[in-house]
Amino acid sequence: MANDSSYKDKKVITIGIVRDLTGLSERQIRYYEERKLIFPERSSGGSRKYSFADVELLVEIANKIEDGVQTHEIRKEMLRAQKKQNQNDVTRKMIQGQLNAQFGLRKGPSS
Amino acid sequence: MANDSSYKDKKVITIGIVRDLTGLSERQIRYYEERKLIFPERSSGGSRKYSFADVELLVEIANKIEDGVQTHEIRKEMLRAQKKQNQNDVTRKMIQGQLNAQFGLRKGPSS
DNA sequence: CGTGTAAGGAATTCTGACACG
DNA sequence: CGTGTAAGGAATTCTGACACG
Repeated sequence: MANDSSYKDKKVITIGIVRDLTGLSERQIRYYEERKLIFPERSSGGSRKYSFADVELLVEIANKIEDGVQTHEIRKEMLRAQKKQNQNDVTRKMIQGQLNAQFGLRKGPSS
Repeated sequence: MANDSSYKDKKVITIGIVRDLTGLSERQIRYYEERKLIFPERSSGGSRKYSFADVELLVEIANKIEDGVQTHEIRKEMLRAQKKQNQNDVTRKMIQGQLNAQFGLRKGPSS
């Protein structure tokens, strides 16, 4: 396994707690979602659920906005970073595939 | 620093999400608190807030109850484990203190 | 003992909109 | 553009109690 799916990325924090954790207003938090900067999940009843990673991202977003960066710019930055990450993933997988093809490899734990 | 205070122990999960995460009923979750097995924090408005560690503990508690162990027994087990842990901590600190007294030690980062 | 449930109230969250600028 | 706010409604949570066993 790569990284434990662990706690950081589980969406379990409601907006009120995110407010307390970040110091942002609920209005701000919802607005950043509207601008496609953050993507909470929803409970069955419709309440937003955030992860710790989301909480940290929200703080970064708020800092940039304080610095005068517009949400649209922030979004473009994020998309670029995302794209770069995806490309890295693809590259890594491709190289791994080549290695497997050349040398063969165990799939499960060596039994 | 010892261990990052990290995500596992931060009390940020409301009872409804704990219910979804554990499969337990809210009644059960509150009852285990009444029996002193679990200690959520409270939001300013009075809502319970749990950590991931709490969620895992709740599952363990529920398993023991399913096995016929009574809450009072579970509590005693937990207190014993707690006591042992405290003793380990004290011992470790005492030894560390002796080492410091004997050999002296830097307090901050070596500047 | 451990859990379900109905009861009434309070706190939480949601959406769409108006406001300022 | 980013944020505050009042509005009305729905979902969430809380406590104390009765019930079963």
